[in-house]
Amino acid sequence: GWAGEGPGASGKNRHVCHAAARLEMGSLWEEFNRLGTEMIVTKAGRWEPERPGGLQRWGGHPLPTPSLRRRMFPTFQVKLSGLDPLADYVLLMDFIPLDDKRYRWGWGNGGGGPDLGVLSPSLPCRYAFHSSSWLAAGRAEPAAPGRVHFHPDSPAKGAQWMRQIVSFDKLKLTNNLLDDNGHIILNSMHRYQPRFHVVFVDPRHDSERFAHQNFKSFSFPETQFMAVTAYQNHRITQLKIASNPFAKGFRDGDPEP
Amino acid sequence: GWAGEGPGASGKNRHVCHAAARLEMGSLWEEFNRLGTEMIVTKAGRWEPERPGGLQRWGGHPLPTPSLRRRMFPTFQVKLSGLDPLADYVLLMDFIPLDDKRYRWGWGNGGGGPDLGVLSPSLPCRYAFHSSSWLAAGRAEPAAPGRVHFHPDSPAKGAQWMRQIVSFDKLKLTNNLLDDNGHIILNSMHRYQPRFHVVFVDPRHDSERFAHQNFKSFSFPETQFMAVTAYQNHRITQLKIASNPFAKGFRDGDPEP
DNA sequence: CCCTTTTCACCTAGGTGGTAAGAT
DNA sequence: ATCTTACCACCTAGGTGAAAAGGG
Repeated sequence: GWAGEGPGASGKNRHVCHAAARLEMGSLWEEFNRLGTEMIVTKAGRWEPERPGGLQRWGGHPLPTPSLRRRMFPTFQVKLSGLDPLADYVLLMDFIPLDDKRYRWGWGNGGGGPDLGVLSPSLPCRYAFHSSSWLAAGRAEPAAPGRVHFHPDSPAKGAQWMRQIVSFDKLKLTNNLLDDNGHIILNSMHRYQPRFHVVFVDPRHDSERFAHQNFKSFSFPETQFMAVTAYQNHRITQLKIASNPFAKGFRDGDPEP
Repeated sequence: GWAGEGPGASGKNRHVCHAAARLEMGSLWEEFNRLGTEMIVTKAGRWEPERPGGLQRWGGHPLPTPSLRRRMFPTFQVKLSGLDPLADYVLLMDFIPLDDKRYRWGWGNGGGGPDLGVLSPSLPCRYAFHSSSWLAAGRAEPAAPGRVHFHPDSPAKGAQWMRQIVSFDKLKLTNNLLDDNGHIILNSMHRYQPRFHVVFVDPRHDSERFAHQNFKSFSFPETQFMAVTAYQNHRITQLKIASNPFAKGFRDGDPEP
């Protein structure tokens, strides 16, 4: 549903104070969230394929460093309303740690010693599969550089943003702290909350003075996830295979189309 | 090389008067031009594939009407210089008829009557293959609606445009007069000259008054072509197959990589 | 007859999780 | 023992000309 109000809309510029965002594919997000959403993060770029004659550009663009870094699935996409059709806006996303813990997936006690892992109070015990579950396993790694992802159509008029669903399908995740492709850097085995920001492009000369009034932020709790380098919860794997068209090769039968 | 000056740079706004454009892949364009470049134009959209559950959007964007309409090959791409790095520019292309004739590909005289076809004076006789060649065959069809193609990154700063090669690889050609996808409409069997325009986005309130000063146009003669629905000159077909990566499936041996 | 449209196999390009090997 | 990486088969998505079919 429509949701996500930032910390009080008071004092906001009139160009953003009525902005609203509805999360798309909400039921799919909730289905994942009930199991404990996991998102793959990877480090390596795609192995540079053999280029005839050492060709490094094609179609006029430098060949993008082919990247195996992963998209999010489900894709974060919203339907916007309440923008000024004629004003310019920038849309962007960032990711904030949900807590200061790192996690592990297991049985709680791997061997002889006392069980140091505990289910985080913020993690419902349903985030489990058979006898395995997510267990807190110490303090979080130092936060990775807090990158943001600008929607590639930014800036654009409010009318353009409201015309159709806005999709962040170009957003990619990595665990490479030295990533130089502008991707979002996350720590594996840590939990994150995606955030979405609508920023009014203020044409006033001293617009910096009003920066705090010119944006509005949205947070959808059902989109929180655990960053992993390989899926841990087998139910998550199966739901990804069932719902992501690119994973169709791993489907067995012909259930719900 | 650097080329294409419009009709006199005098009276141009200082933001465009020093603009210069170098055609990329010039030797490939010239190789095609020596044979008489042909570009495919098509009418139909791609047959709408079966969508599970009637899905009409994916990744948040409405599924683009899948289109079989064809790109240009070679791709029109230029390297820009002389722009104001901090000013905004719009880049666009259009296509102007090279003459008022329609053409046919053949032997000049198909049967008993007198040969009405003549090689156009503007068509070098080398635009021929074996005994076939391009022959003028009457007056041109009424010109199709004169559409323009805006580079999708428009508008952007001069610095952005000059940073790397600007490619019009998204540009598509059609012979469908009723096309509603914004593609470039051309008449088959007619000759065209692509034009490239750099437009300074004038921030002045009464910028319309200066519209004629705020753009600069470039025309590269080696990019002229005949619009066709199927290739006529077999040498053109072979050069397309040899140089377009998407046609690799039709290559025979392993010549010049 | 000449031109156009449709359909097809074969590519490029790149997004999936599986799997086995590697790292700590 | 647990987490990470590299490589793979198998998909989606769509850009090619060939060849056959259609149309005036």
